Amino acid sequence: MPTIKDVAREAGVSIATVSYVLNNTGAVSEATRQRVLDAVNKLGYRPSVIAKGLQARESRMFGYSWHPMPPNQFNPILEKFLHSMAEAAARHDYHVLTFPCSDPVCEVDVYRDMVESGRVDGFVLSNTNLNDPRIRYLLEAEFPFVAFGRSNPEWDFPWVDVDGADGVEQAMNHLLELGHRRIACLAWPEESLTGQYRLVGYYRAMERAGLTVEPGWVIRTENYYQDAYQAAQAWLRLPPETRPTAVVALTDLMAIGVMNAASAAGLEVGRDLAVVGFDDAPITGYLRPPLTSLRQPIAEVGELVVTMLIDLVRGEMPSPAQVLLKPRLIVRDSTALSKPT
Amino acid sequence: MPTIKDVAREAGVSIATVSYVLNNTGAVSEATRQRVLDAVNKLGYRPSVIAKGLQARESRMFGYSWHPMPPNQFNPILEKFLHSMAEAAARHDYHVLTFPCSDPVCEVDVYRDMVESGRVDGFVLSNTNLNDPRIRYLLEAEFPFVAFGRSNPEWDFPWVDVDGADGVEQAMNHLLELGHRRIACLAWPEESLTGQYRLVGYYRAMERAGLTVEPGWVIRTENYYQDAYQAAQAWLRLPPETRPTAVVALTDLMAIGVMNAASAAGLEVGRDLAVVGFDDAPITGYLRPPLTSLRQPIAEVGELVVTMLIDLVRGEMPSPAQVLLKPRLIVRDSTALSKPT
DNA sequence: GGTATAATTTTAAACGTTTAAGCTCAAGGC
DNA sequence: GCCTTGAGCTTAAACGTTTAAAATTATACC
Repeated sequence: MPTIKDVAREAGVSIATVSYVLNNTGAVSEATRQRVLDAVNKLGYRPSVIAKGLQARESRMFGYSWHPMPPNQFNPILEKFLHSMAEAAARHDYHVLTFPCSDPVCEVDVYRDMVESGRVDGFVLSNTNLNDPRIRYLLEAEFPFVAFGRSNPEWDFPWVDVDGADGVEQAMNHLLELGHRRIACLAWPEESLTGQYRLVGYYRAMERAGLTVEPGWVIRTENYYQDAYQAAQAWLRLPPETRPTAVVALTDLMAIGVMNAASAAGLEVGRDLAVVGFDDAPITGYLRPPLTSLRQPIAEVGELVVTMLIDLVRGEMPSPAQVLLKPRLIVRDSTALSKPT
Repeated sequence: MPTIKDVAREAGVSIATVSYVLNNTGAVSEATRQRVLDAVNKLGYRPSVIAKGLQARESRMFGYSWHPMPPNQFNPILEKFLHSMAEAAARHDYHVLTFPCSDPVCEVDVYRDMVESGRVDGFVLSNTNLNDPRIRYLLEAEFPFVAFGRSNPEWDFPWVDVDGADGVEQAMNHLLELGHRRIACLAWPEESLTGQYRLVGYYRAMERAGLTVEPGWVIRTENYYQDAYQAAQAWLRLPPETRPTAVVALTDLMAIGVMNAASAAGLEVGRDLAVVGFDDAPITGYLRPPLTSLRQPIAEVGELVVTMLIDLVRGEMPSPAQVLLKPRLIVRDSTALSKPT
């Protein structure tokens, strides 16, 4: 691998001149400039990003970590998110470092390691929650990061999030327009901030429609198929006058559990029971019936998060520092054909 | 951020001594050693990986790139693969850099960039094919890489692959044991090496069972739902004596297309038509009926690929340099209940 | 006590960049 | 002709490590 010294020798100039030419800094005569450029081409020289990094005290890398899904669960956003981040980063000569984080106990230690060893210049966080220890640490360390997701309101940090409340409200309005009045919601445990936001949309829509939420309509479970399946069974056991005709589930996986439970109970999903999911996983369109779901603008989130982070490492607060994007309801047969009674 | 100089000053020694202590190289008295360690702790010092990298002429990063899936297709392996790679890498103080590669035309340029700028010490390739330009370039540049997947037989390079032929053969044997005799295969275009390997398993099993492959039983399509759907329709139009009672599809997505087409035609998948997929995507267990599929040992592949790459960057050829792992057939109701007639 | 040897520590160069500061020289003004 | 100016270029230090080689100190042996 040729170094800047080789280029300098080849062009008959000092290494400083080569550097000035390559960075378009400093005054260099056109003749010298050409000689340097020719030498660069002849030798196929590329500056070492490591050496540049040492000099500039930066790594030009952003760290991103995620919790692996339990078996039999899919991560509907990872691929798109990673790809859009990597693309946006590459446009500014940054790269994305993916690091593992299996054990939540030592999670912060892993982040600290990255920070203190200078591995990365910033982080992208996802799957944030209230009192997120990573955010607490990074804020305290004053280390640049942007989160996909919100956290404690009293913490001031840059984030991008998808408006779950608005999304669920869109789904609810769609169901209400179809004539549904008894609508259930399959939610997440109270600890989940994202789950809380989404649930807000449910309550808001019900209230606006002047409907009361009957006991049992909101069931909170973990994001497991089996839990969703059982929740649906519980709804189907309700007396006809309070039995839901539609369900909004906070994930596609949970929606699938509901669909399968309903089918197994002899109902025709889409006609007898409307179901809405969340995430619009690639699979949703191929389910029977195809599942209405809320699509998050993941590519946009990835792009935004990275451009904001680039602002941040340059020392400027991104503006706006908090961005709330709207999901889009993709209507399919799991709701479109429903006829509530 | 404290540097080695700060530690040296704090401990009252030279920076060389600090380095010797930290790397357990060179002879240092126990007393000095303790003083250095105390200083390290007191200051919270962590060596800069960039500076180390410059000195050692290495980045301790491995590059990995993948082609994003078209919309409505899922990548069943990315998450696990990335995670197992990152874990294995981290155990040896390496990290995984994910970089984007949207445009296949300039794909090699992106790899070359990474190589020449010293961004990475090696690559993990996936989705390899015959005459893969990346492999051609990396071999010529003598740059370390390990592939998940095979390529031209005359190219000698380290790879790990999942034995698709064996996998399909497992599926076929399972179907044959159930009594199926008219078995179709939904394959990939001829250009796909992986597709070819998998198809070999089909022909091998048919031959071993003494069955002739009727015209029309093997259909090659791209990995699209719609193509699979239409292929299934074509099979169902065949006269009863050659109409397949079972289908092996080369991906879960294609299997889903077949299942849905069969259902739409009034058949009960699992009873009237057995279907097998490939990849065992997380969704398979939740389909109706749950889909029998071939599970690739992705975590093992990721781990292996990285440990082999680490051997390689150390200058040793990994041994063995080519590893063929067997997939595992996960039997579910899409075949288990079939009663061929 | 002096010397050879071993143990410990330091010095200094190197890795490949950037960049502040200094040097050289031609041009222009007086 | 001398001084100033500025363009063009070089020198050298710095970034934070590692490590060969030199220097120092301690130990052992006679």
